[in-house]
Parts: sequence; structure tokens; C-alpha cells
Amino acid sequence: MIRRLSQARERGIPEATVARLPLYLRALNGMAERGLATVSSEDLAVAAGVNSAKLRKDLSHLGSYGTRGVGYDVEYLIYQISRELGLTQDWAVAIVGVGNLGRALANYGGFVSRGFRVAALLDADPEVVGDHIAGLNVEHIDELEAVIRRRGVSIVVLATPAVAAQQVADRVVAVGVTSILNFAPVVLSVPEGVDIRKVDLSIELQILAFHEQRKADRMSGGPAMAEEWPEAVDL
Amino acid sequence: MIRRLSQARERGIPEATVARLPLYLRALNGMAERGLATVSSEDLAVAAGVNSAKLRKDLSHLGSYGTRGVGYDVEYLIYQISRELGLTQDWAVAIVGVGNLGRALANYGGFVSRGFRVAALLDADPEVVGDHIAGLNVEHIDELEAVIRRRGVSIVVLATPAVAAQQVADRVVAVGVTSILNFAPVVLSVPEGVDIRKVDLSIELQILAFHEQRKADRMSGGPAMAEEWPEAVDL
DNA sequence: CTCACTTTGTGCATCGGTTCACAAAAGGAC
DNA sequence: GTCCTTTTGTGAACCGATGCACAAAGTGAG
Repeated sequence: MIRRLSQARERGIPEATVARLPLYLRALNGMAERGLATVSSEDLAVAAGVNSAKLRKDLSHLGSYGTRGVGYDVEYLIYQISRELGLTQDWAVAIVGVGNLGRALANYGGFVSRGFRVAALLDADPEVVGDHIAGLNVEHIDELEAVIRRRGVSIVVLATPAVAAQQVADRVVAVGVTSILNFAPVVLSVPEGVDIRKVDLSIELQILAFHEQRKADRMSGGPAMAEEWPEAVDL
Repeated sequence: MIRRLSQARERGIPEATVARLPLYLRALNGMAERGLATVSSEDLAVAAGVNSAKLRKDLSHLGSYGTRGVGYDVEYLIYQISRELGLTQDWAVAIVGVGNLGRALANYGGFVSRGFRVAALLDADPEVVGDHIAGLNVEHIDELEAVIRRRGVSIVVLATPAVAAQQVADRVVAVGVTSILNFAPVVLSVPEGVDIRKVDLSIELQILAFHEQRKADRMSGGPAMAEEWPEAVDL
């Protein structure tokens, strides 16, 4: 009994599950807006684009929040997932690099909507320092450490050119930041305990291109044809 | 023997491997620029931020392009990976939705660099239609089908508001597009055979927040404390 | 209360991916 | 040629994630 409970809630929600929770949360918010009080795992799974068994197993990692024969209470589940993800608190985010991408991120509504607050914009280019973007003043990168400390920034978004990213990462880690969202196309090296998530637009396109090519090959060449190995090419 | 060979090259490179190939490619390009002729799996793995056994297994799925005791020929490996990913051909990309994000994408250098060519920008807002961005004229969304056909667009990037995304997806799929990169925060439903990759900025932040919260909990509460389940909360 | 129905939570088989660890292959010294 | 060193390519064990399928738990009708 005790065992059962702690087994479910014990430290350690699978990473794959964590990555899907925001998806469920979004689907649930849509449902709440449409006035639904409860939802079955089947319906929620469809809305989130996953299989219902997976959804149930994911939710079971948070606890036993459903009612058999009925489903899940929408509002309650929203609260539980939000709490698990840490969205019930306010996160101050700093965006470093105010080029096209940084600007887009600063204006992106999805950040603010869920507990995230853009607390600072920083750039090295004197040309853009002082600009007003999304209600914020762009500050000079020299202020990086001071700004992070002063405004309690705990998550840093890197939208700098590739060459600057590692340097900025080192500096923010040195002031105690342990969560970085990196848009620069470089492999950052950071000490143990610092979490990095990487978003790489060009990699996504390359993966699509791979599959697109496969589909094209299949059309013409037929399935699993030979001539797959066009005698070695010299360079 | 024959078995061995076809086993390696046969259709079906693991998805996880495909997702890492672009990473290797980038590391290799850096090395080529610095004039390195060959590289060991160990060195390349470090540069790409992965474990060397994984790298070797990944590369073994493409074929046997290394030399034992020596390593891999940098240029040759670049060529082989590029070919496998389909980057030796030219891909025409259309970006739909020219808001802040669409603009950032249009100007993003990483696209052009690897066989991708932004061939069209489209938007529904008459205010932005006609604008000149990154050397391209923004066209009206009514032209969507015509533009895709005329310019041989095979990959579409969705940077529209959430509400418009499904509608645009339906239209591009109807004209034969089978690869979509979606930045809109919605679960798109598309027919079998259409590949979708999703980039969701807010989800990435939520995942970071989850881990950040965990780290904070660990600091204060100590490891795996009780009081983890603050008696049920009514709503 | 009992029965029929719904839907959750999970044990179990399975699958894909990661990592280890080593035999096989290549190169260089002598 | 033989021996020693380096480094690949891969068999095999392991690990986490997925999905099936069902018992357990709940609702509602009569």
C-alpha cells in the first residue's frame, strides 16, 4: 500500500513522460476553455496525438488522479500537471542575442502564457542596445551577470551567433544559472548539473530531407532495390 | 557475406541515428575547415557531443567508411553523410506565416548553407504581403498552391498562428507536399505518409522548468522527502 | 443489492536504442 | 615476413519506453 504509493510518486518521472506533459497540458487547457469538466484518457490522448495507454501510464507517474469509469477532472489535472512541471511559480527568463530570432522569441506569446516572464534582453551590438522590444529595454552584454543576479533569472535563452554561444554559456553558468535553452548551432560544453536543451532549425530540416528523399527513392526505385550502392565515389 | 553487407545498408537507418547525422556533419565541416584529413571516432564523438561507440554504430548503418587503425577520411565522410541525408540535392522550402518567427527563419543563414533554399514567403495579412524580406517578395496565401507547384516546393515551414496551421497543412498536403516543419503550437493531423516535425519553444521551456524545479527541491527538501504529496488540493 | 457497463492503472511482453568489450583489420617498425 | 599499436565494426547484455490486455474500481439502472 505505502509501497504502491511511493513507487508511483517516487523521484524519477521518465524523461519521455516529462516531454509529453506540456502536450497534455495544452490539450487540457483547450478543453477547459470549451467548458469540459471531465475527460477520458481516450479523448485526451486523441487531442494530444498519442496513444491512450501511453497517456495513462504517463499520468500514473504523477499519481492516481483519475476516477475509474469516469475519467479525469480537467481542472484538477491541469493543476497537477502544472505543479509537476513547476509552472505554478514564476520563472524569469533572459534572452541573450537580439537578432531576428531573439526578437521573435521576445515577442512570442507562448512564453508569457505559462509562468515564464522575459525579464531581460541582452546583446553585444551597440546598435541594438537601448532598443525597445516587447516592452523591454535591450541591455549590453556587459551587464549579463548583474542583470541575472538582480532579476533572479534562472533560465537563459541563447539566440546568439554560434561563435558567441559557448562564451555566454560559461558566463551564465558561472553566476549560477543551471538551465539553458540553446538556439545556436553548436555543441555547448557545460559542467555536470547544468541542463541544456537545444533547438536546431537546420537539423530539423535535414531530418525532413532525409525522409523526403526516402519517399522519392521508393517511388522510383521500388522497394529495397539494389543499385543502392553506386560503386564507390572518389573525391 | 552478402548478408552482412545488405544487412548494413538495407533500407532502414534507425530514426535516432538519422537525428544525429546532421550533428556529425556539422562537426566534420568544422574539421574540414581546419584542414584535418582524417578523424578517429573518438575525436569526432567528442566534437559532436556523443559517445564514441554510438558514433561508430551510427556510421556503420551507412556502410563501412572507416579504416581500422586510422579513422575516417573527413571529406569522404562528409560526402557520404550528405548524400544519405539528401543534401546533395537542392530543396525548395516555403515559409508560411511571416510574423516575427517567419521573418527570423527567412533570414536564418543555416537554411541556405545546406542545400535548402527559401523559395517563397506567404502570409494572409495584406499588410505584410508585398514586403521584401531576405530578398524575397511576400506573397498572398491565396497563391499557396500555385507557388508550391510552380517552384517545386517540397518542404513547407509553418510559422502561422495556431488557429491557421491545420488549415494551411491541409492545403499543402492536398498539393502533394509530404514534409512539414511545424512551429505552431498545435497537434496537426495529416494523412499517412506525410512527415511532420514539430518545434515548440514553450514546451522546451516547460521541460527546463521541470528540471530546474527538481534541482531546487533537492537543495531544500533533501533527497526524496515525504511532504511530496501535500494533502489533496480542492479546486 | 446486484448486474452491466465504463474507464483507469498496471503487469508483462516487446521493441528500439545505448553501451560495453573484443575480435578483426589496418599500419608501421624492424 | 612477424610483432606491436591503433582503431574500427559489431555481438551481446542492458535499459528505458511502448503497447497490449486485463483485473480492479468506479458509476448508474433497476
